[in-house]
Amino acid sequence: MTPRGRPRDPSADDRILAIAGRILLQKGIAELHIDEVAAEAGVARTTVYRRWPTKDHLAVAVIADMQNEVPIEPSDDDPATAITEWLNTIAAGLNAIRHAGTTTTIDPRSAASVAELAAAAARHPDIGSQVREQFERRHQRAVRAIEHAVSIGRFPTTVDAEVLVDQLVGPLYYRVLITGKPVDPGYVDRLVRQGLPDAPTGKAP
Amino acid sequence: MTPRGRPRDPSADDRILAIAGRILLQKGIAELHIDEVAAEAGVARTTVYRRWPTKDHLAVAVIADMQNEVPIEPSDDDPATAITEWLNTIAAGLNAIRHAGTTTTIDPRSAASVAELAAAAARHPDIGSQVREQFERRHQRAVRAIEHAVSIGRFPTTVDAEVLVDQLVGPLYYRVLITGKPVDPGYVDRLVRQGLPDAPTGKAP
Amino acid sequence: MTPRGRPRDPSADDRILAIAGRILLQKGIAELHIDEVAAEAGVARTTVYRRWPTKDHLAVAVIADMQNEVPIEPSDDDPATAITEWLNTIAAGLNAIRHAGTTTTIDPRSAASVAELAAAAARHPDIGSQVREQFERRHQRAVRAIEHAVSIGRFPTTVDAEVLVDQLVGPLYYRVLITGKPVDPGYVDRLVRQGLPDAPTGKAP
Amino acid sequence: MTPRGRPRDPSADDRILAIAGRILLQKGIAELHIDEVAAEAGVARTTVYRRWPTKDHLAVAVIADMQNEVPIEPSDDDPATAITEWLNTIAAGLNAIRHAGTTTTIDPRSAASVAELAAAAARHPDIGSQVREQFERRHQRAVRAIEHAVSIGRFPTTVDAEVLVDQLVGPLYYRVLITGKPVDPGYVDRLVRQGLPDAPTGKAP
DNA sequence: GATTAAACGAGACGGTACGTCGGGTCTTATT
DNA sequence: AATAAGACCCGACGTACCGTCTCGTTTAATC
Repeated sequence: MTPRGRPRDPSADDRILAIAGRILLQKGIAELHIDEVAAEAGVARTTVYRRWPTKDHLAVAVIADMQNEVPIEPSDDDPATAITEWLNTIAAGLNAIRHAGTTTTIDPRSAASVAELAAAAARHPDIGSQVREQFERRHQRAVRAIEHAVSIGRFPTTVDAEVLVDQLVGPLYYRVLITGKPVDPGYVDRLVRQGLPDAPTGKAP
Repeated sequence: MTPRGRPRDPSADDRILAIAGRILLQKGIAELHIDEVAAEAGVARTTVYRRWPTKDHLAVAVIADMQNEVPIEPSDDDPATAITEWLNTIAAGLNAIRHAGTTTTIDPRSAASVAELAAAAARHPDIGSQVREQFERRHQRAVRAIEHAVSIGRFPTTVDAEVLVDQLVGPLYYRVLITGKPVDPGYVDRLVRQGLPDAPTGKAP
Repeated sequence: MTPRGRPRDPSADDRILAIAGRILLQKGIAELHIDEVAAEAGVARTTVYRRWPTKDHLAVAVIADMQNEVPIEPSDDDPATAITEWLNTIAAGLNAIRHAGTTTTIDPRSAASVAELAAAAARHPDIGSQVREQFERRHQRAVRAIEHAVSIGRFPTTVDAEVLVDQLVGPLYYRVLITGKPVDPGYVDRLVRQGLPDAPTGKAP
Repeated sequence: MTPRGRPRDPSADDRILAIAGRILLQKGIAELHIDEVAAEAGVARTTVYRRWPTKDHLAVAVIADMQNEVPIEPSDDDPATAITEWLNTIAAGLNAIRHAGTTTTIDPRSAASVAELAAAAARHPDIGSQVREQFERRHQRAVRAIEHAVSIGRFPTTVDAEVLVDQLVGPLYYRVLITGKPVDPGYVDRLVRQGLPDAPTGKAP
């Protein structure tokens, strides 16, 4: 079926997301106003609403758009290195949100962004499932990578991959959302060092 | 100096907190309206505002009121048992929030409550520090308990207590806030089994 | 020069006018939406706009289409009879509008249609003059008929024909638009009986 | 019952009505925007909506406020004089509306104001009945005055007072709303001269 | 017992964003 | 060149909720 009618302006999507992203990062969801976004994107308010029915939907789209698809694949290389890199990317994403403001110190607005995203997800069922799906995909990729590492003998077979991923990623969010403590490469190192199990010993005779 | 004038009605505080608590748990902060709270508490709106200057302040007071002070103390008993119990209490708290609604299934509003609390904390510096302080106290108690266990030889001295606590508690919040997966005793067991290090191997003959 | 390209669908005009007429009578101009008209007429919105540049223009076209050209001609017959008939036709037109709805009782939407037509006429100069021209033609025909009746001695020469017509027609609109009272044959009779002057007396020797 | 809570600012009503009146007269209901009224009245938009739930309600209130209560009382003086004066006041009211703009010539916006008032009345049943009630009162006063004149022998007993009033007032509205012709003292004179019946002749035996 | 000062109930108020609605224009492919 | 479809711009609407304000009305503690 051929599309009928005037086609949507694809550049509008980009402009809206870009503007909304900037505002969201700088000022949080509370200060993200559709009027402002539309105006700065050079677009009518209705054009925004045609694409995202709600401010929350827009915000989530922005965040999703921002979430760099963190790649982690089953590999025969050293798993610790890959995992560290992976975690650092996630942390960087959280810090991007967090440090988007002007201050370099711990920016409370960081929490706001992530937390309000979660809140928005909670308010709208459709958003919730979308967001959870996205995180689930990421989660499963990590799980598979770890299981592969187990299968090639880099981790003991007793590893609970699912929980392990939670214990690596969870603390990042916990710090950002709840305790407000920093999440930096040094912390990631501590996470990995303590979280990852040692390689199975018994390979000697 | 003795106070003059009509004294505050202490029962008002209780009623307001109770109503606000119920609403907050059932519907999240977004649906928590001062008007509604006041009306249901049989109180004028001013009476609410006189006590808590802001909706956010009220919400935080409610949450703080709800936070069961989870006790964990340095002890010579088996640390794994104590920690499991402690985690289960926290999880129960999160689930209390989560299951406050009518449905027994995973209630997305759980995220709303916790996340929006975090968001509120981010909006108001004073709330933020108060909340963080509270969590910090809890955190530090757990850290001390673990360090004690190390000192009496139940855990290896290489343990990074701070990170360990993050890896035990963080996944709970991560699941509730981000992935929406269940947080139950079974999960806590897996957390503990994998998170806690083995006791130092008997170096005696 | 022969027109090129696809010719206009003449049936579209009819369908649009019909639908628009029905809606206009039933719900007034405020509820007359181009989208709805187009949809019900099985036509694209552009097709409507190509024919009538404005909702008001369409509405006026509809009304004009509806306005039964009320005939009244100079005649040597009894003028009272002719005038009564003429007024009843006008009244019937107003009542057609008025009773277009479902209820038989006095329908306030009647006023809406006529009044909003007047309002539309006021908004668009071109519509205004068109509408006024139409009414002026009708008015003048009546005036000439009355003047003829005077000239053949059916009415005294003192009659102010212009004002007389106003006093016969005006009350109809006044009732429909302002006071909302009924306009029926009985009322028309009263209008005529009181409004028309007696024949000149001097026929005696 | 004593009024409770903060009392309404009565001056707000006045200011709002004044501003709205000015705008309504100058630009018609279509250009009457609540935002503008509120801003110019130095009042929040909500304050306007608290008093009049709709733009239409406000407009009607304005018109009603403007409708100088035209006094006409049963009297033993010459009824023609009283009626002429009465009609001139009404005409002046219509002309006030009509000539509120800058031009002195026939201002099509006049029709707009009155017509749209009628339209608004038609859209909202509550407004409709209110408006009709007001006009009914005026109408009845005139009817009673005329009946009194009949009773003291100034008019023949055959007069249909109700219709007579319609034939005096109706043309004014008819001209303003439909034909757009002028309504001035000269026209009122013609109306009266032709509309009013002569005094009963035969009082001699 | 009168006074006084603060809490209280009620509700108006200023402010701000929201999401909706409808009008009229523009763009694309189709007939 | 008309048509169907639908995106687009624009601007007003009425709603909702926040937090403040201003009344008149209690309610103790103090004089």
